Amino acid sequence: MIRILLADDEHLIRGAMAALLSLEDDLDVVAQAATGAEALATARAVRPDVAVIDLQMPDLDGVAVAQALGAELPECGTMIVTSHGRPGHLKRALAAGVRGFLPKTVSSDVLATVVRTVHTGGRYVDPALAAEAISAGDSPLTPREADVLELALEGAPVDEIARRASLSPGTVRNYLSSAVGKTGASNRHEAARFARAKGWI
Amino acid sequence: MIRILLADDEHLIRGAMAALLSLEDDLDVVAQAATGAEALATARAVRPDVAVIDLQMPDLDGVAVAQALGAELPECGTMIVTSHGRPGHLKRALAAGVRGFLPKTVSSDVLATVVRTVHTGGRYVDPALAAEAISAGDSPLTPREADVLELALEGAPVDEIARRASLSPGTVRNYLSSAVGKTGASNRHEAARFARAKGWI
DNA sequence: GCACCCCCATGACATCTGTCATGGAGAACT
DNA sequence: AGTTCTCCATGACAGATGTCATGGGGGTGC
Repeated sequence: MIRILLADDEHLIRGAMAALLSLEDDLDVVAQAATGAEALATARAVRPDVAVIDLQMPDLDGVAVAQALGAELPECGTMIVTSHGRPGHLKRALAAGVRGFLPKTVSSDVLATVVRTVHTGGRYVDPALAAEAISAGDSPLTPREADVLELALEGAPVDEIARRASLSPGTVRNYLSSAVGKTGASNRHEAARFARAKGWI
Repeated sequence: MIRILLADDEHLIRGAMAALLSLEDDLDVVAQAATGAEALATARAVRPDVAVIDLQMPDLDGVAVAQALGAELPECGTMIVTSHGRPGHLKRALAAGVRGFLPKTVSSDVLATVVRTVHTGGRYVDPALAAEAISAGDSPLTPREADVLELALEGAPVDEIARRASLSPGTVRNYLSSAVGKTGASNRHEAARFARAKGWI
């Protein structure tokens, strides 16, 4: 019997997934959590075999939870399910030791199968998401460029970005300019959106 | 027996919701759809009593489907479930004749209850979302300002917005400036983000 | 009719941004 | 030791943007 921890902030979905997984004879949902912190605390208490974690949650996101889980409970396989699969998430997740990565568009059969795969030490990444991640390529941005672009995402003016990044406004403009060139965008906002879509920031 | 049409692009969630709803004796999920267009086509064929529709779907969004459904099948109650409830959506949905509006964070009990409420002609809006919508207030933007701001959302330069809106660049800048003033933002990108958060665009 | 709004436009001005040239400090590699 | 890269910074300039004044056309309400 595979003991599963389910973490998702959407009650409806979490309950529903639990119902589906429990239909399988060899799967048992032993705990549920609605936030990242709750998921961690619960995992420490029940020590599940597999943790199925939603990517976006109120406090810690799925990747952060996976990271902590990998350090504390190495015997627990971690997999992530998500609604909006952006390429960068997949990369970060794999780096955090996640062994399964699925969009919520898959059927419950696939979900159950992947739970089993992860439990036996295997890996599974949704083919479509993998293809996207590959086509997105590696980030051409330097770390600072990425930092600055991330701050630019919210539409802040240069001066504020400079303050927040502890840089001079001139330097910020240089990085932004460079990032705009690398992304082929026509201004920093477009560049920021592009980089976000690619998962670079 | 209440006959339900379920539309959601996420297989996992749709299947799971179907499973949950089917546990209720008086509810019967008679059809499912993965896109807005499919939902409409299916609704025409099976004529359900209640349509439970996800807000964000690949083609038509939930509100568009609800609108069409209200016109074609007035006897069919429409309700919307959503992951990210932005205030504007709720307003648009109610205007489109939707009688139930829920976040996916509710429990399955509530979902079932609301399905019954909608079926008997009642209305139900999640209290938290309603409060948000009220606190967001009405849009202070004129229709054109909203149009222009929406185009600005993607970070396009003024000239492109002008082309897309068939306005002169000067006029676009005036609207943008006015919108920036009304939102209290320090530039149009911030204004656009703000307006989007409030559901004004 | 008149006041009041929204729509659309133009011109002028100050400021903000994007781009480029330049340069120094420090790390990594040959 | 030299090359090359990133990181940080400054200055200068063109072009984009934000702001304001101004004005005509059209609709609504009193």
